[in-house]
Amino acid sequence: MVRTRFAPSPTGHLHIGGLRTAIFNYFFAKANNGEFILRIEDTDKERSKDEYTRAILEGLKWCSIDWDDICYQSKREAIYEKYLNFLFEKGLAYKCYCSKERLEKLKKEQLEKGENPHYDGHCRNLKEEYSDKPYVVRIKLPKEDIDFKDYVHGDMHFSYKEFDDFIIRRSDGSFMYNFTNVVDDIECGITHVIRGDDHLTNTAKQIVLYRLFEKEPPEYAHVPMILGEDKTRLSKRHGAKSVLEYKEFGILPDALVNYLIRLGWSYGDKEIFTKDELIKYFNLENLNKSAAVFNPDKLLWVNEEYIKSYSPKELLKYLKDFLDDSCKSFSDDYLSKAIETMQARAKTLVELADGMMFYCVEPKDYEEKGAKKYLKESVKEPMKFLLDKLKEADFENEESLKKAFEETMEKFEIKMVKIAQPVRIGLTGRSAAPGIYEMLMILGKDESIKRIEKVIDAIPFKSS
RNA sequence: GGCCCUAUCGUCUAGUGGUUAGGACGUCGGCCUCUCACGCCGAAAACAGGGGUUCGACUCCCCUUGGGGCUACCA
Repeated sequence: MVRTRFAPSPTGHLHIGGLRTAIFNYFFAKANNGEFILRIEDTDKERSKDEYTRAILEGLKWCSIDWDDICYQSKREAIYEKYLNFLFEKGLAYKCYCSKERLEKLKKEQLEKGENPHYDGHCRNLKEEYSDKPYVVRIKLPKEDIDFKDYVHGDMHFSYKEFDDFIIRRSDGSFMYNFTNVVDDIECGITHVIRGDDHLTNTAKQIVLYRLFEKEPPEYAHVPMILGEDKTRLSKRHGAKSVLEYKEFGILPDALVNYLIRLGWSYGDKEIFTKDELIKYFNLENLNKSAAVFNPDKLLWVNEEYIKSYSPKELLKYLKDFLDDSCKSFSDDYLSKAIETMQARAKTLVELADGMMFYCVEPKDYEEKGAKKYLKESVKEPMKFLLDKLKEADFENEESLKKAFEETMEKFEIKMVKIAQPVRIGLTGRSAAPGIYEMLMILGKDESIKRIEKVIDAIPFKSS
């Protein structure tokens, strides 16, 4: 069975790059009827924090990336100990008592000679043990080149000369990334490792460990990284962002997932995927090889597509966090109708919530520019006439409302825009809003009449 | 410095020896129209450069250049 994992270290919030890796692993597992494991790699006691672990879990949950199992490396010391003993017994690892000072000096000397800095094996064949001296554990690097196959990059080859007897356990007794990573992947039965291609060199080191453990390595897919607009590695200075910031910004989780999976992966010309489609179509073969630039504009477009495609009821669930308190007293049915008129007019939930505010609370003031342009003396009489007609109209019936407007236009020989805009400003305070009839029908007769009377009083508009 | 990865419109990408190099975002026009959007139609926009291989290269190979990564008692 296919088993994948996402293995973040809780040294920061879940960011876009991490989420994408999780998404790839999740959909690959689901596409193959497999399992997706979450592993918190918290072996770096200095930098790991519980709050980051919580944020990572929250981010994944928000995106509905559910894990079949979760484990924490900090609770698995005994297992690592077991694997370490195996290495000692086989004579494949050794204690190194070299001081940091000696190591630094060594590195400096090697650099000066134009050599690549490598540990010189000083303690490799040490006979005696010092119980009072701190030590790290190093592996004995075999003199064999390292080959592996990668789903996206093809055949990979590294010379053993590129590596040295690297450390697997620190002097404080904790274990290092490459070691725990391999042990856990073996223990969890991970079949496919999908991760950023910044790990390509680590993979070579990890393959060495698999050999020492006499285990078969999993299959690998090293996905290209995400870059910022200046084509450097995506980081905080590119304006973003932990995944949860996108939530606050009004991005729908499905939209974010959809956008991210298309960054480095494609399925012909298809842009929008449902979750079911992703489970059906996602594969490793269509992964791209080169790094991709993160494009906020396209994310916004995808989000817009999702907003348009959701039913108002679905959207309302996500929208509740963004709606003003004044909307709370309205029924879901009322709000749903309001949402429907705004769906094609918002790129984010923030915009959507803002744009439909007027359905819940009457405008405090009128947008200056629009009011100046449309609330002119010349429309005062037509507006009064329209108001009278609307008082007699049936607000449940669009045709009836239409008739009121048409009669007004006819009588005064004016165009629709001349009366529609003043009404729109009266209803919403703005010159850009949904269609007149739909707004009138949703607001209802009493509320509409009240707002129109108020705007007629404001004609001609005088800026304050 | 060493090693590794990588290179199609501004961006995301399709393309696997013979295509008018396709789609999407964005941009710019137009249509629709009560405003703003949506929608629809259209336009500009790319194979980094140089060598090979081949009857024929965006597609295969090499070099250059550009970009990225790794080179920790971080992950």
